[in-house]
Amino acid sequence: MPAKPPQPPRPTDAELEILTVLWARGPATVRDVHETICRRKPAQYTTVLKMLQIMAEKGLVRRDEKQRAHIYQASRPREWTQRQLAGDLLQRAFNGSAKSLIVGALAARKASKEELAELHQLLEEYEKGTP
Amino acid sequence: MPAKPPQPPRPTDAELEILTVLWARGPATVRDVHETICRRKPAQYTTVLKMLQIMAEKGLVRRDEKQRAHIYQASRPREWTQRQLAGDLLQRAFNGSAKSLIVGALAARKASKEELAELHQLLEEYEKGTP
DNA sequence: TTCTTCGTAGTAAAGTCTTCGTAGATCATG
DNA sequence: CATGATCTACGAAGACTTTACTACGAAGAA
Repeated sequence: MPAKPPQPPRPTDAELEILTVLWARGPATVRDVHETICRRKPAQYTTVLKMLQIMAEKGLVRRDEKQRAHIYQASRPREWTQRQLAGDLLQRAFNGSAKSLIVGALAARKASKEELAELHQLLEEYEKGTP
Repeated sequence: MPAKPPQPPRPTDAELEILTVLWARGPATVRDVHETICRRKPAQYTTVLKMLQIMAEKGLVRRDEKQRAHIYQASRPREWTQRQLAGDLLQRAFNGSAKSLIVGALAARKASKEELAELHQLLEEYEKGTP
């Protein structure tokens, strides 16, 4: 068995779904995660358990075994993983052009007026910070 | 064999690499694609061939068999697929928040001053178009 | 024509991803 | 204690992904 990688690999689809739950709920047991997942789609308890075990091996989650029901939590904060995923897609599909990615994102889901305003402000801060 | 899906599925990593070549080169033979791929990493000719065959089945590329060396081309324009990918990631990892995705993208790869200015302008057009 | 080169197709091996069933340990309760 | 509930670990099936070898036909050269 290889040691846990310091840089956990890109999460797969199912893994990302579980990470989403952990980010929203904070540290949680298998049962907690399972119940949350089940509200959106049918899934067996042991399936979630197995995923969490695999994710622990990969280093995507950390697990506290002090209790009988182990407590899992994402090993990286949401923002960190989101940055990885955005950067990965940027590299693989957008040839590194952040502009293209943003165009794609805005085209995929029309942003509201408020969201656009937020983005506008965000950009201005970036422009100030990058002289 | 199922018919070609009208909505081709999300391309995998290797598929996306090939699509990138086709987008850049336009319609191309297996040999063309193979040579381009080979400049960046070792790969067998028949591996590229097989990928293109699979991608044709999935509907990711179209193939013209009139010549002996078949001609392949992406079945969807780059922008369309990029929009799909951005939307998919937006949904799966960013809870639909375009802002978060953009923050992630900008954090992943610092944009140049020029790029930021372009984005700024782009946003203003969006804001005009979304009253 | 014969031999070599170039092309596609088919097969399959190895790896990963996802799902779930079963077994065994632990805990709570009558 | 006995029984049922709860939890983890293990194993494995099935699908998908990636890679590459082999076979065989078509085109071109000697």
